[in-house]
Amino acid sequence: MSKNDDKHPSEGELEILQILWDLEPATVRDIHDKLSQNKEVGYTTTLKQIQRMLDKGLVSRKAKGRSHLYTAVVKEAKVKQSLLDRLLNTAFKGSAVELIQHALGNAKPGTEEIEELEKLIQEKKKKQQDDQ
Amino acid sequence: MSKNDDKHPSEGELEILQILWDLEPATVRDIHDKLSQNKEVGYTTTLKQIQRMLDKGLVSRKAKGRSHLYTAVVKEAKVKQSLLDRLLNTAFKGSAVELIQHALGNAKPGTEEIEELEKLIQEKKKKQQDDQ
DNA sequence: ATTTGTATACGACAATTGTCGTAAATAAAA
DNA sequence: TTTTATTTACGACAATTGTCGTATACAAAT
Repeated sequence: MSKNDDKHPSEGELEILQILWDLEPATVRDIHDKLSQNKEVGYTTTLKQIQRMLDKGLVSRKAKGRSHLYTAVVKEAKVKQSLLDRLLNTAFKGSAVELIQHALGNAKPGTEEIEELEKLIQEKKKKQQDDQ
Repeated sequence: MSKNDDKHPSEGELEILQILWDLEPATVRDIHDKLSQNKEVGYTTTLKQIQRMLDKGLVSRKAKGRSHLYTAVVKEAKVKQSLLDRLLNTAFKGSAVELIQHALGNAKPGTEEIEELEKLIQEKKKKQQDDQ
């Protein structure tokens, strides 16, 4: 029933979504300023990108004086999950464990993070046993 | 010194690389047959895709009778790592742990897999402690 | 030798994406 | 009120990608 075969946001769109999830509701100016901290890009480029995202329904907006306030329509968790799933399937043949091994390969988690991971694994273990 | 800011393979290229890593060296026919198991696509489409990958240096080939045998130039681990890194940075702000939580969220690892993960975490823990 | 089947090479096209430039509207400042 | 700055709306363009169709070449079968 739920159509989750929506297309994935492009790289550039994702950058903007990232920012929106943090700042929303935000003006194009807000977004562009934030974006400019990381890379050089013209204001109209950002604007155009956002307008296209509006067309696609990735974001919505409401007027605010002479400008607009934008809000992400697509939800952060959903998008992340979907990107992750795609990577999982295209690159790791669906093996979450393999993906995790790679992800952990380079990472240097701190003590708390390691504890979180341990907790996570324990939960999985439990669930797995209950499933038997 | 090492230029790893090569562009990422596209979705379609990745599918082909996936197959190559399994079958190489393989002919276009081989690749196309495998590809066709998952989605409907014309032979010349696959051919063209592979030719473009040849141009870009993603694959190499050598003649084999009237046809060619293709081999992936880019290495599986490198590509996966690089895709993972991108996802990590664009979507998870570099937090491997957050990514893993998401990855594990849906997954239902079996007993052995869980054990593997536990082992992995233990290693990380150890390394982390040594680092102190 | 003629026909038939494969492979390759090319060219074309539409959609998407990232990138701007320009024009028009309007608010703010002078 | 004239100028200046800020926003938005559009349109344009090149590169990339996925998709084929056609043309050529050549080996295999008839």
